[in-house]
Amino acid sequence: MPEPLLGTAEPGGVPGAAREAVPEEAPRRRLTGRQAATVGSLVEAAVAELREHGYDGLTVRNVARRAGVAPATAYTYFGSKDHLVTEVFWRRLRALPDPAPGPGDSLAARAVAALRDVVLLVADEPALARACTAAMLTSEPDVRHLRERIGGWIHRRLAHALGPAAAPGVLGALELAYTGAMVQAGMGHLTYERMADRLTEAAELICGGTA
Amino acid sequence: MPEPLLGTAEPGGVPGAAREAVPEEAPRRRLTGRQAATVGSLVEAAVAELREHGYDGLTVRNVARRAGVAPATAYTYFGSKDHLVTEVFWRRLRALPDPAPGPGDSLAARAVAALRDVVLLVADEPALARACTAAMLTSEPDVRHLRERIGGWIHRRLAHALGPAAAPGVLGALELAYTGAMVQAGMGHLTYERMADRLTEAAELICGGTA
DNA sequence: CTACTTTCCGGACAGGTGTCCAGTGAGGGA
DNA sequence: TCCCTCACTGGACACCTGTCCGGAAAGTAG
Repeated sequence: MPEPLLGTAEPGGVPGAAREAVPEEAPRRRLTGRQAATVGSLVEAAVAELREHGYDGLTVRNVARRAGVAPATAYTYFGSKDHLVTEVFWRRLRALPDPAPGPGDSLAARAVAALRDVVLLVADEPALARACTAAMLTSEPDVRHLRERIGGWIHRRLAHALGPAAAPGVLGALELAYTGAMVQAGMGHLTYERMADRLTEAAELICGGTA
Repeated sequence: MPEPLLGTAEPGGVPGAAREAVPEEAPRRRLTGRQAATVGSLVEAAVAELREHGYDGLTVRNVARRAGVAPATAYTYFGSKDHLVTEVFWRRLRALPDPAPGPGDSLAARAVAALRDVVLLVADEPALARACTAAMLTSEPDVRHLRERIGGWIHRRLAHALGPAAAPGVLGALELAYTGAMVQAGMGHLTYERMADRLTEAAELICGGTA
């Protein structure tokens, strides 16, 4: 895997520095306009393909064809099929607004506000949601890296919602419940809506004693 | 997929009833002695292969070779690689003893007793554990079916441990936390031991208000 | 307009997956 | 004893994955 160049663009990507003697941890240069357009069309095509054929039916080659791009080009930016669909999820996450402030809310209410949107983010597109869940659980390094970003993002979102006063165990417990909810929903036992309710209930139990 | 004959033998498989108009849901006849030996050796070989090469390095053909069996034979019993390694986990689960009674214990203590063993079941073989986690999250019908069995098994174990008096939401929340713990541990953020501690903490929070 | 770099193409490649099927051989029943 | 069933064989198949590489094409100078 020759370091898929997709650093999920973010300020701070060293432009020309940090060369040499560091085979791993790629330079992660930013994407030029054309490159960004290419990965954008790849992501869009992946979403379309996912809607039509689901995760198992998705093929990197088909996504590339749909995006009007050669397969090898797709593999330039995404190290694997799973990396591609994880990126779909990650982009949706980042588009999510911050949880409503609600300063007077209880701890549980704040936790719910932070988590519920995330679960419902893809609720109306189960095929897409299940695909993302499946892809995110892979062991490829690219996916792993993105997953850690996502995990960190959620951790910060939750921590920020709870405020500094919350007991540390509460945060961990909520993250456990959140992960469980996403995975169980991805497996189709319950709809995402019902799972969001269940997660809400769990959050209230977890925060209950600490009010 | 021509119905892998592995019904994970269990009494109660309707013998001749419920026929017709149901192409799915195979007859699920039991395995003969020789068949059982074959699948047994396949499972053993899978474990060995998993220990040596991990999930990604495991090949159905290699497992078959190791078990002294033709690849096609392996596919007769297991519809996929993931089905095979999920079966590994399922067999270990079933070998687990019932949680210690402890009649005077708190709700949280009983929940922990029921869940902790399950998390620690494969704790000393991380490669194996991660493989099982990865395999179980697949969408193949065979895996799905086995997964539902496993989910039901855990549900009953938990429900039995908590007793009939426990609030229904508590059970759901614990299941969420358990799933989250297994998945997160499978991803290697924390060791299984530490994750078991975290799950314990979550269980106490969840049961705390309901004591 | 030319030279050079970066991006992308297209196609071949080595593996793995799951499927299929004609055929072999050992065990059980008549 | 013969035969027949059924588990298993072995190898070919279609398809997908991720990798590699020579060369076309698009941009950016000079």
